[in-house]
Amino acid sequence: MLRTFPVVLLETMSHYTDEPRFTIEQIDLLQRLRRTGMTRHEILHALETLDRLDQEHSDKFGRRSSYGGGSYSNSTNNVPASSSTATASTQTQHSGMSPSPSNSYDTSPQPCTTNQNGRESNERLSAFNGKMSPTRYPLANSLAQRSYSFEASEEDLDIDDKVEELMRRDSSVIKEEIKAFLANRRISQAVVAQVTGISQSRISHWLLQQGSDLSEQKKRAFYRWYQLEKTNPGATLSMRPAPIPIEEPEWRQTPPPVTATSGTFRLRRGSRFTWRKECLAVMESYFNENQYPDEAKREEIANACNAVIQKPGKKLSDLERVTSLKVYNWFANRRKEIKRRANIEAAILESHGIDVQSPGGHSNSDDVDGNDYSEQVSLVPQPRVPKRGRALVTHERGSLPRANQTSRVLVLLCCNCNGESGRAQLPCLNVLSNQYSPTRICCHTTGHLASTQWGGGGKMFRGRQRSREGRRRQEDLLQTSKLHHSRHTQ
Amino acid sequence: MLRTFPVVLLETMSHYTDEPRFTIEQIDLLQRLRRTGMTRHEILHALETLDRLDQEHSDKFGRRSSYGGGSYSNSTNNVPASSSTATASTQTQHSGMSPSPSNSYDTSPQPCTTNQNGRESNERLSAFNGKMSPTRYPLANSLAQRSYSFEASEEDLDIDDKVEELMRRDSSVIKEEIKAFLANRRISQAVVAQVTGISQSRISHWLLQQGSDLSEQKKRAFYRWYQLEKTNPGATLSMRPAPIPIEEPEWRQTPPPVTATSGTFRLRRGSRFTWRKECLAVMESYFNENQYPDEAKREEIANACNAVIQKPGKKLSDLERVTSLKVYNWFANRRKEIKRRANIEAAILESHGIDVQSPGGHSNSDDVDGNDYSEQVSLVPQPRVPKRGRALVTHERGSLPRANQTSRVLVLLCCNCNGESGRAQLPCLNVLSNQYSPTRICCHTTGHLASTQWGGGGKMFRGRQRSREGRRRQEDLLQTSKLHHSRHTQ
DNA sequence: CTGTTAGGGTTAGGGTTAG
DNA sequence: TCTAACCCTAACCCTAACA
Repeated sequence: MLRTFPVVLLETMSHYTDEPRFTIEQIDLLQRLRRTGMTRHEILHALETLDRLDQEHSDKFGRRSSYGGGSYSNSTNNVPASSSTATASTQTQHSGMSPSPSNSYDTSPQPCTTNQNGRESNERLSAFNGKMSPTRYPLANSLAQRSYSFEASEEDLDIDDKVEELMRRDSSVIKEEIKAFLANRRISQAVVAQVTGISQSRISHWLLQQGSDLSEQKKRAFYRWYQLEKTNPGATLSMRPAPIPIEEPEWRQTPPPVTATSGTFRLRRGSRFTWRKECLAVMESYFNENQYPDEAKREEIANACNAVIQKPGKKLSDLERVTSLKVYNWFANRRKEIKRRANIEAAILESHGIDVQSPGGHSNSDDVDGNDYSEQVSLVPQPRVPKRGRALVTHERGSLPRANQTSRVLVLLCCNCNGESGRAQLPCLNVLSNQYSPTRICCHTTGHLASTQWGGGGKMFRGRQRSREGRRRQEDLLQTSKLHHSRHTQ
Repeated sequence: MLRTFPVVLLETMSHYTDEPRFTIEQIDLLQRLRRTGMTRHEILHALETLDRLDQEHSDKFGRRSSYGGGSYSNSTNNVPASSSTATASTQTQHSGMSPSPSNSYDTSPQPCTTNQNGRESNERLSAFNGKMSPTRYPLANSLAQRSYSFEASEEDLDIDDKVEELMRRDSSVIKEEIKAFLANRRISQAVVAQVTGISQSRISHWLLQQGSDLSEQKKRAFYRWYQLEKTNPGATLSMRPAPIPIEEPEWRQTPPPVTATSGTFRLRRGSRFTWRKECLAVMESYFNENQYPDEAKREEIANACNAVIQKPGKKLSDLERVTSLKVYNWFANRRKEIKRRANIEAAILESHGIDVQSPGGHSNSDDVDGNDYSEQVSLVPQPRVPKRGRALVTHERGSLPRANQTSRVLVLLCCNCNGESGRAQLPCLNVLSNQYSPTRICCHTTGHLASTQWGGGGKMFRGRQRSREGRRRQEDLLQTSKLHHSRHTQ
């Protein structure tokens, strides 16, 4: 069915062939279509009929009206237009499905009530979208297309107008607007990138107001996407990463069955890989040598590990086999771990008035506002790492430690918690002993994951705002945090 | 063969009969023994010879004579001792038997150079010890045994003396010492519990200086274990976690101490929260719906629970109040519980030749080389699910009948361990009565407890793991990081 | 601009501690 | 003994900085 729709388009758009991409509009339409409750079969049938009719009438009316004239599926494509209406009809259907509507943990809408409509349907459709995903915005063709095959519908017109309007406005303002939009709606740049065809990297760069502006074409595409998404929430984002929708409930329900069947294995919810000590030894040595192995090196390491654990007769199973990706993850986690520990330690020392000079300095000053911290934060590359392979030296690229406010916060925590006695610090240490940075700790201790940036409930701050807000937040949460620790049981 | 060893002991320890338990270590050793390729017959023969030699030598060499001196009438089991001494003589015999004597990674002595003396012999004997050391402390029998069959070796004497000395010292100090010891050596209480026969819970309690002191007997057993382990690293714990030995110089070295040494501290003081039936019912229903509620959902659940237990006039105390964090923990623990049970069940079925697909999927790695289990393990994916009807009947709390499951497991382990008698199963039961999943059990039995939280590494069952390599990223609709796919050199 | 990837975050599996 | 609460960490996600 995925293809059926394009077919319609292709008839008139030959150039579309080589790039089976779909525009956001298309996706949007398809989504709504489905939302109406039509089955694939029905849709197909409808399309065929449509197609036929189209040929017959194409000369007469180019309009969709003719489409609609087909009079099949009642609710269907008045599509672009009323997302609200379309959904409304289906809303009821789902509402009853489960006592608790959106429980698929991540799809679940955040407290934020934005776009309530369409939300649910997304869940159901996600699978569908997943397949569709080659949903890139055919930048090059977008312009041509629209002025071309489609008659502008009311909405289309609106969007176009709006896009143009945006184009005329001050982009810096719009950027902020968009940033806020993305943040509120929790739309990742990556998703936008996929949909618009602009690289995430570029988007990020642009939104940050840095460097050159986007090309007109790209900007238009972006704005267009923005408008569409704003007008029709969820239309273009059916493929958000998180949506572990559908079979969610089942899959783990009965531990075993699923696994085999549905290769669908989302997230890390399966069994977990565990490093063998032999491998760890190998990796450790490599790590000492260089904390930032490139792909080739990782591959080498992976092979080394496999060689070690390889048993004569047997072959390593996929699960056992060490891959470069695993190696990559390990190194990344390892670096973080080290850094974390270093920060903790530094924090402790500081809390005792011992000023820790952090070697690697840097400070990417990512705190927007206050720099109260920035200075001290100066980062602490790993005080302890040094002796080993002298790791930091190696980084080729952006090796400098970034946001280090962490350590600062830690101090804060310690101080607040209690402070002085050797013992007293422990609680803090414990709190910090996991990977969570202070921010997270707060989240964790308070609402537990409550504020996870993407998955959880609360909204988070992204990018730069995070630092400021985050900090304040931390303090607040700190209170509860303490509570939690000192007597979570009362 | 499993029985052979016990037999040796039984000869002299009649009262031992009723408690034919085996320590994990024993099991481990036995397993390894088998792995070396020795046949049961060979092993038996070797043991006999050993036994004979032992007797011969014991008379000649006065080392133990002291033992025989009858000065130990008081307490003790020479059991542990025996292993070390006896070995000496037989060393040669076994030396050739297994290619790699003590290298079974966990027995391998850590860098820790403590107790240099006795090291030599230990090293030479390690292999033997490794195998023999059924160093469990037959608590109940300790007294009698000791004065009885084996002659005490020098070491034994030392140990006894030391134990007595410890008994005289301030226990609180010793506790700290032991805590540090455990932390540094990363020996989990669970292991100690297994080896000493004292429950982990009791150990924990005692180490925390809480409540009453240990009974003299237990304390002695504990001290004795402590001494032995200190003197002869690995002697009692062939399953130490991380091989963090050598090159673990800095980073791991230090960090842990901070947290560990200073005492793993958790301010988990106060009375413990207990779920009310009503709440459990509520949660259960939510759980059936979705095992992974997000924060919002958890909050909802928490509220639902509170609503249920809320009493008209009163307000819920902090202790009573259900929070999303509590809900979170419950769900997490619940999932694990289910998985554990599923694994157990699978293990049982397997032990009966019923091929089962690993439920939750165990982790990859397993023990070093052992494949003892792997045999039973099949790689064939198969929706296990032994008719859920049987066990999964919903219970109040743990929907899965615990006892039932457990007892079944016994079968499995017992097959491997030794056997038949009802009593014989106990060890297994113990192992399983924990939250440990079969995986963990394997670790125990194979001797690597390596994956304990301390070390990080970890080995588990290696059995059938479903290959879901591909699934990993396939879900990744966005593929934001081509990182894993593309190969960029440098 | 785009492709990588460092480093901040997070989730959830495996395991442990302690009330 | 049972299990709530917590730790550790593999595998991801995300943004942004580099090349």
